[in-house]
Amino acid sequence: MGLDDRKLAVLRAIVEDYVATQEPVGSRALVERHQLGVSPATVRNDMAVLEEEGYIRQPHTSAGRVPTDRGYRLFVDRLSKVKPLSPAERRAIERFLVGAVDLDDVVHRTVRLLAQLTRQVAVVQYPSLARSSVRHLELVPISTTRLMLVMIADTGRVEQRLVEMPAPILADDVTDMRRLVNEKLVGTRLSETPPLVQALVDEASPDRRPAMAALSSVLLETLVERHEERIALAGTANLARSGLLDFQGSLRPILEALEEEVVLLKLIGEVEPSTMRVRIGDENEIDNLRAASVVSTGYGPGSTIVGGLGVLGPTRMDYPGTIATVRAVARYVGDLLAQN
Amino acid sequence: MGLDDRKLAVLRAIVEDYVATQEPVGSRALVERHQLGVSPATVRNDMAVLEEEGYIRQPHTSAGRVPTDRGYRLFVDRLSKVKPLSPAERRAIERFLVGAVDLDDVVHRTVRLLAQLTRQVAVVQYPSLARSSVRHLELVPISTTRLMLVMIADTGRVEQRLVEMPAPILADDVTDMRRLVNEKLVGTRLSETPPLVQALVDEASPDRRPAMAALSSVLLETLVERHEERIALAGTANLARSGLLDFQGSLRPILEALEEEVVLLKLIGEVEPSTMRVRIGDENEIDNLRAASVVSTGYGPGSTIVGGLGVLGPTRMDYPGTIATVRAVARYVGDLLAQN
DNA sequence: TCCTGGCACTCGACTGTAGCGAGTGCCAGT
DNA sequence: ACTGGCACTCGCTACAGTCGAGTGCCAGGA
Repeated sequence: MGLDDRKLAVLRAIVEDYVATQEPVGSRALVERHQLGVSPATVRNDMAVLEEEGYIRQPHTSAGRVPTDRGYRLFVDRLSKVKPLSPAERRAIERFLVGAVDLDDVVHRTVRLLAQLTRQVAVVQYPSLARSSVRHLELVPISTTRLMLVMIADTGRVEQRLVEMPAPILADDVTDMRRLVNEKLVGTRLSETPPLVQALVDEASPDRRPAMAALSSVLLETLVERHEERIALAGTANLARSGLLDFQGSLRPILEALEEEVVLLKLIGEVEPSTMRVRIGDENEIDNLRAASVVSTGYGPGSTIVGGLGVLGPTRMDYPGTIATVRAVARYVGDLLAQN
Repeated sequence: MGLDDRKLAVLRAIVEDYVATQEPVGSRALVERHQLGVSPATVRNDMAVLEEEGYIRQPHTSAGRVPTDRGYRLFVDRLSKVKPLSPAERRAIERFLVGAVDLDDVVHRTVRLLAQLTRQVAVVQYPSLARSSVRHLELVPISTTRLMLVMIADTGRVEQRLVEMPAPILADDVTDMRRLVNEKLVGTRLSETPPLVQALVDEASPDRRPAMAALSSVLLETLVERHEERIALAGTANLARSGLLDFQGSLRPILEALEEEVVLLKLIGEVEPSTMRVRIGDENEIDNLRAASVVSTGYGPGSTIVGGLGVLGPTRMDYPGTIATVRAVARYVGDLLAQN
């Protein structure tokens, strides 16, 4: 239970060395590389305690020690200071994000930037519709019985859906419906729209009601209920970088998990007031990712949060550096969104 | 040079066995599993010839034979019949694609379907803008100096771009411009628009010209010139399936290549009149993919082609089955698009 | 009480040797 | 032109031996 300062220092040293070298670290190497001021034998005693407490373990009897998930957890909670970004990194961020013209563009650039800076897999969620409000709704006739509904959100997101009309519809009717939905819905948060949409149907004149009902059901079902979240992913090649030593030999489960949008959303989408979220190995709810760690946070203009972003890598990752990078990128993106 | 029928049969047997077992195949095993009607010794002589001609090779001196890229090439060109799809596969295709509501939806379902059926990496290009024509253009005011341009193509693709206005603009002006661009551009192929767009600017009244110029430059630059192609990808987890025996040990180069949209476009985007394209190992122009094979084809409503789709896998793949699946899926998708 | 040097021990990694077996190339015979 | 036989090659596996990094423990000293 009692972990004195030196034992903590030993744990920190083990984590740092292991992250750097990727090899089990022994007592001799430890005292050589760090100024611990004690002999290897002493370190060994400390290690024995740390192992008993579950912070480190031995791959085999006569090998060095390796941090456990619990060890990493202690490390990030109490032993690491957030590393300030290097000027080069700051410049890279600015260079990358300046010149983005489009929301799509911003998201794409961000995800590639994150992957490149952290050398890991990066995930960026598009601004969540549930957290957006309506800026404009457009109805475009495609044929006599088909409309295209285009929704532009204040976050810059644009979504389009086909709406099948129950009966042929006139240009005037379209104009009218366009005016109505815009009057009622522009400015409202998407999560608050359902009653308003219902009211639109109820108030429509009887001959327009079927058309309005079709429109509203598309609005409700596809935009509000299963609020279509979108996700961008980059850097999967980084998984294969450090050989197969991490991820216990097989990339398959990881790649499988990354193909499921639902999983990705779970990873970075559950945005909480907390600023930064680190899930280490077993702490991940998804089985396939029990050999990986995820660092994620929310982003948005000002202090509001409209979506999540983060990176995924081996449990053996540079937590301080990764956390710093993720935080910095999230801030830059937030600022960028605020400019609109 | 002279490859008589039996030698070809031997090559076919080698390819089939190697694809099935993933192990070098020897002369004894070959006569046992296939009815060749000759002795192992005879087969050995044939193998020696095939090896001399570069169709097969020995991993090491006393191992069985493995097909070379050239051997696979001969196999697909002259030795394989396209395998008819199983009813189960046909059903899977229908089940998967029925119920797609959206172009996005169609593309997503298609790429997942392809990945699942072939158990390889699937790539689907969105209908190319260059091959689309304009169905409708919409201008939506975002602020006094910003418009959003939404273009709907006949293929169902929807693209939006922000347009910065050089000066504040009135609602009437927007209405006017919307009418003008629609009058002139609807129905034209995107590749033919540049002169028409230029004409729009020239013919605009002097006070409207700056605004029209801004609009037209966005149209030309982002939609026509660098005709934004979009790509969907699925099944990367399949790369890690058969261990690391394929792809000579490292997935990294493959994953890297798959992250580059440009590369993906090269893979499946160069649509030719030819119906089906198979590139085997070295035949790939991209270095990172010299250990992989790509099977691709074009798709579109009726006999026109609007985009490409295909799969990527190890050179050791089931070519007849893969080709059949890719072709069938492409046809289904084409039919689906034709219904709009 | 805590730290240290010393020592015996463990065990993985590496090396070298030997036997096995799948597979080949070649050749003489039919 | 095909076949059976035979010597040969060479990767794979098992086994034994050595090396060395690393540990746990203990007795002695601050």
